[in-house]
Amino acid sequence: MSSFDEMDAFEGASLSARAMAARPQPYLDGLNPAQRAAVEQLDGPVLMLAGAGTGKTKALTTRIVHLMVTGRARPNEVLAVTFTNKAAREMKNRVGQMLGQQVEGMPWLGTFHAICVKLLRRHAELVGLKSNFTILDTDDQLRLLKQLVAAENIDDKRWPARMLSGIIDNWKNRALTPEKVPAADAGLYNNRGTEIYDQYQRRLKELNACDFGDLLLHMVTIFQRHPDVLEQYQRWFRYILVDEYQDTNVAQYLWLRLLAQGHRNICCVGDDDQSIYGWRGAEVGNILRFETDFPGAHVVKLEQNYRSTPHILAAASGVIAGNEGRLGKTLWTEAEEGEKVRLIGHWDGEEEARWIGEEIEAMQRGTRGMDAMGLDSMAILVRASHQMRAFEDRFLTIGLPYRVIGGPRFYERLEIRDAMAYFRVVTSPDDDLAFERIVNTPKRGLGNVAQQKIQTTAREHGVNLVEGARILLAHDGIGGKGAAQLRQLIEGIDRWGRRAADDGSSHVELAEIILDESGYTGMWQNDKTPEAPGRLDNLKELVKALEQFENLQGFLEHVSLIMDNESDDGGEKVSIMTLHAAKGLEFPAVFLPGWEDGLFPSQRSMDESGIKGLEEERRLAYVGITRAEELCTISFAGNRMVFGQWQSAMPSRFIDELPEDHVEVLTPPGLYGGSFGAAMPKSTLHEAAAEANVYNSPGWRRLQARAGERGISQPREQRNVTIDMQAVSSFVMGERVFHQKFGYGAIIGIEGDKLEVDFEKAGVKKVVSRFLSGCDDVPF
DNA sequence: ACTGTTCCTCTTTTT
DNA sequence: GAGGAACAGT
Repeated sequence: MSSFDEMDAFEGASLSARAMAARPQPYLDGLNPAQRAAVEQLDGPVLMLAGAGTGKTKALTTRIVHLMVTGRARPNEVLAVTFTNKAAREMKNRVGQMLGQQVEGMPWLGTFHAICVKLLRRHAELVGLKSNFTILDTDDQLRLLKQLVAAENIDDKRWPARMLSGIIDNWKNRALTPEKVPAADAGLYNNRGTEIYDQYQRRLKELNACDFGDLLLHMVTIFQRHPDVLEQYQRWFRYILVDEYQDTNVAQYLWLRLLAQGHRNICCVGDDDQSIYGWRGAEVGNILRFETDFPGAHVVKLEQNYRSTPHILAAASGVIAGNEGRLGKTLWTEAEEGEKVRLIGHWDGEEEARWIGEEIEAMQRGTRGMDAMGLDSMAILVRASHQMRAFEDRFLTIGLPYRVIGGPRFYERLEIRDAMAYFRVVTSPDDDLAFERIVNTPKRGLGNVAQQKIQTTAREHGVNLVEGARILLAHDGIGGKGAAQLRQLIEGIDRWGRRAADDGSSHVELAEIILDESGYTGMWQNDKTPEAPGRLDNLKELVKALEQFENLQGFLEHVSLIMDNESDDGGEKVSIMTLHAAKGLEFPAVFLPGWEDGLFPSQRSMDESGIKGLEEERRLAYVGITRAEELCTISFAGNRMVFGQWQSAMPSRFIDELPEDHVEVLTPPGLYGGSFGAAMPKSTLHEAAAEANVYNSPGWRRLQARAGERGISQPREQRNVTIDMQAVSSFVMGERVFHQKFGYGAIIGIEGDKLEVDFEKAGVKKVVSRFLSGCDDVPF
């Protein structure tokens, strides 16, 4: 029972909590009736349905405080789970503030993943791991799968490892171990999916590693197979709170349900209208089913919105009303009416970016009777990250400061991952993936052949790669200059390992030594490319970050779980991010560009998940609009560069769903009075483009009519589309194909590179073959 | 073994 | 258009 010792170390905290129990409860005063009900209903299952901007975090944190103040639980007996580190941090801070810093901390407040790591370290042996297992990121995961796939002589072209990784993730999200994969899934990945999944899991154990999905999967397995362990935790966690419940997947749901069995003191907070992570396994069903799962549950709806103006709320409500099977909430607010949601159409993505840039500058100065607004108050929320580029390009040219949120993360950078691979090799010698990464970085003359030899030797002796290399060296199995360098590396690893084991020495120094002696720092110093100095800076930053940790291992664990990057380099900046990244945030002014069918709602979403996909997209629209406090501007472009090709599109169907009374249509700039139309050649493609005329959407026409008639011109012709009659099509008659815009269809005619396709929905069209993809292997 | 070239896929979304 | 993988050339 030693695992509970550290829990008892928080005894001191409970004293202060008990002392507070005698005091009145001023923290309840600032709550509205619904919030208060959600806070005070402490026992039994509670579902807090919290619409956007209704003070959910406030209610949640107050509830935690209330639990402690009333003496129901000590801080370390409360399990509070979030999805992001940011949410966890915020909650921790707010609880601390409310309690006046008297509580040391809540060890079990954190993300699903962070909490599961903590638990899994204690019980790792129950799933065949050692407690110092490493956590692989998606990169390592993919490399490992590639190796397995290659070993099976599977054609990676036809059956990409990436696809397999998606399938396995999907299984793990559904808490399916290899033996539990349903027969219906047996056909996946060319009938080999389950088999390779099993191999992959075995290999992970050999590497003493697990991937992200395993953190939860292993804990569910442990709880299911070891009732005694489960019981300990059921008793220990007297109260459970879950944030963003609508985002939980099956594994998380099972994990929670197992822990909540017994006392059933579980409070789930969420909003079915904001469920936007279905693609990574989230089940809206979890929240919709709550009352069935937990009979006698109290359901509290938080509907008073403290964030947005009535126009913005009405627009958002209008859109989300298109979804079926909602739990149903009606947001209301006491705020002033404010501005209507603004809608504007543009020629192309470039112009959209230009207009938004100018608009931002105007708002910064304060125009049209509106107060000047700081750049920090504005955000651009896009559907897909590639949309960001147009804005970055534009803002760079006009010198408008911006910040991309959720962009390339610090810890995903090449040099950081290399450095960390060195640390990993030193702290956990079984980590073959890390070793592979660094054997020949910097160049040590160990190419494919040498590395292959190391692999073979290791496999023959059943040892890890470091040992394999050692054996190989001892038998002079490796020739030339590589041998000396490899020997040097192995000696280095030994030396660093000894030092890491020595508690007396500083791990920060050790990190520097490793990077130095391995020649890694030197490699970048000798590099003349323009990125090199930046990479060296990053390495320095990495070493500095180490100071906050006790040892390398602690650091590595932190890094593998920290997926959000906070690079607060100060200064007023416009934020650019995806709609997904925007969830939970709010801004006085929000721009929502790219509302075009196919982009938003995303074609892929709809193809893969049909009506469910469309509904998730609609929730995404809802999330987007509700991020705005005062001003929300939606826009779309008739033409957009995608894949380096011009494509035209219709305005998003969501635009048609905006309630007219709450929308103001702005005059698009650059309506060139049809001057482009005159010069356009007649062709099939042109006709297709005209058909897709941006201004043909019913919603657009309606809104346009209200705003008064204006000259409307035609979109530019599609450019750069060449038809190569010489090219031989790789398609065959009758083959089932997929087209970005027309969907699925069958080939009924071939003329060189030009194909005649009978589309299921769009009818017979002539299409250039590179716009088509084969689809005899539909993934799901 | 390493470097430079071409060619191919790719675009959702991320803990 | 860009980044990665496969390939060919040194």
